[in-house]
Parts: sequence; C-alpha cells; structure tokens
Amino acid sequence: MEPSDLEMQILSILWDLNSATVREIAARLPDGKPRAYTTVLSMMQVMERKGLVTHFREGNANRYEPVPKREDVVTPFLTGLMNKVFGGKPASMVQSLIDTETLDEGELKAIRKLVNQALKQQDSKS
Amino acid sequence: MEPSDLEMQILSILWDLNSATVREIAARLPDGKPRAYTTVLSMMQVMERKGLVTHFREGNANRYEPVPKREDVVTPFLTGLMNKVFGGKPASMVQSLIDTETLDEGELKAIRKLVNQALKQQDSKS
DNA sequence: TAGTATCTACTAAAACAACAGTAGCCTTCT
DNA sequence: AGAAGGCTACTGTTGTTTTAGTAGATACTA
Repeated sequence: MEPSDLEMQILSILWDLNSATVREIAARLPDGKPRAYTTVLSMMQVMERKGLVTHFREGNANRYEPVPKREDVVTPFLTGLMNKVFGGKPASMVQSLIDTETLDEGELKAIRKLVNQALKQQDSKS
Repeated sequence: MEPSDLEMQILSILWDLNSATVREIAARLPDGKPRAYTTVLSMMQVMERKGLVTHFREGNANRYEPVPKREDVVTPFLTGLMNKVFGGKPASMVQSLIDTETLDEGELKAIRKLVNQALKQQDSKS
C-alpha cells in the first residue's frame, strides 16, 4: 500500500536522519503546516501499526526508525506516478520538472551528469 | 486544493484526449484496478462540483473536459512532491527516477536533450 | 411492442487521512 | 513530598476519497 502524503514526509525525514523523535519530526515536516505535537505522535502510532516505522526507547522518549528502505518505497511510488500522470513517459515527467522553473543552472548540470552516468552504466552492461 | 490520486489519473486522460466519455475514461485508467462504471461516473460528478471538469451533451452520453490547464495542476504538484519527499532537490528526484531502472537508452538521451535545451534557454536569458 | 442495453442522476456507505484532546506515567526541581 | 513539564497511550472527531447501488430516461433490436 502506498503511504499517504504526510506519511511520505515523515518517512523522508527518517530516511535522512536514520532515526528521530516525535518532536524532531514535528519540527522538520517540509510542508510548513502547524500541527499539534499529539497529531504527529498519532501519525507515528498509525504508521507503526502499518509496519512503516518501529520505535525503541531512548531515555523517557521514543525514537522512531523507518522500516522499509527508501528505494523500496520511492521506486514504486515514482513509477506509479509516471504511469498515472505522465503517460508512462519518464521524459515527460522531467519536462514538467523543468517547466516548474525552479531549476537553476547548477541543478540542470547536475541532472545532466546523472543522466550521463546512467548512460555509461547501460553502455558497459550491453 | 491538490487533486487526489484518482482525480489526477482522470485529469491526465482528459489532458491527453481533450475530452472523453465516462466509458472511455474508465477504460483508460492507468492503474489497472477494476471499478464499476458508476464509480467512475460518480468521480466525474464529484470533480465537476469541484470545478475540475465540465461536461456537455453528445448524443445520449456526456462528454467531459478538463477545466484547469495541465501545467497549472502539474507544476505545483511536482514542486510539492520535490519538497516533501526529495528534500527540495530536483536532482535527487531525477536520481530516483533513474534508479527505477525503467529507463532505456532512448529515454535517457531524450532527457539529456531536454536538459540541454533548458540550459540553452537559461543561457540566452542571462 | 416488448425486451435489452446504455446512460445519467441521486444517494449512501465504507475506508482512510488528518487532527487533536485527555489521562496517566515518569523525572526533576524545590 | 508536591508541583511542573515532557512524554506516551488511548480515543475520538471531522472531512475526504473511493466505492457502488438503485431508479429512471433513452435508444436499439428482434
């Protein structure tokens, strides 16, 4: 099952930090929305029931860890997105990304580098 | 407000075809899930209330059209996604896209071309 | 014309997402 | 010991999404 929007935000944080407390997570949620501490706590408990996170005790607080690996969630998520809104064409997705006009020269070059590396990879395999 | 997953699928179809009947839409939904005809019909009616689609009569059936332009929905959607799950870094998103390993050589080259074009654009502007 | 198929409008309900309060448990400070 | 602050567990509420049934209109067909 695909994680929801807020679940994705939380997972992203956990993948970055390896582990985090509720308070840390609440402070870092990328959409700026104000949320009660207990709201985030509830989310964690729901996610634990779903098997998306585990926790262990640290001092008097709980520290949460992601269960699935980043790629195991992000990959199907992206392919799903590609199929569902970009007609299955990755180039169309990249085009839209470029069209957001939030990419500066450095980022474009970085992307080009990634693509070139991927091309080299494929080349060496064939 | 962001369209939901299924709404996105439907909008994508409408952007591609310019207009479509309920039956056409039901037949093309990219996630293969089986759905009753009336389910899709209901979706259309909900989306019309939200202002996402309009319809006009064609023969004895209704034909639906998208209301918002593709970019006006896709752009905020993608920037939101970038911030929420890719730490605001577009390159990280492209990397994950490449990691899906669904991209063949032709697609990679097509993407490189897009990036180069975007770089040229920026260059001419500065 | 009687029967079948197709379509819409209307209605409703199950599932889920997001949010948050309350009560109770520790620790710490005075 | 008693008060205060931080934390969790548990519970519940509200809104949205997704699903689909039923009834009725319209056309098509043998």
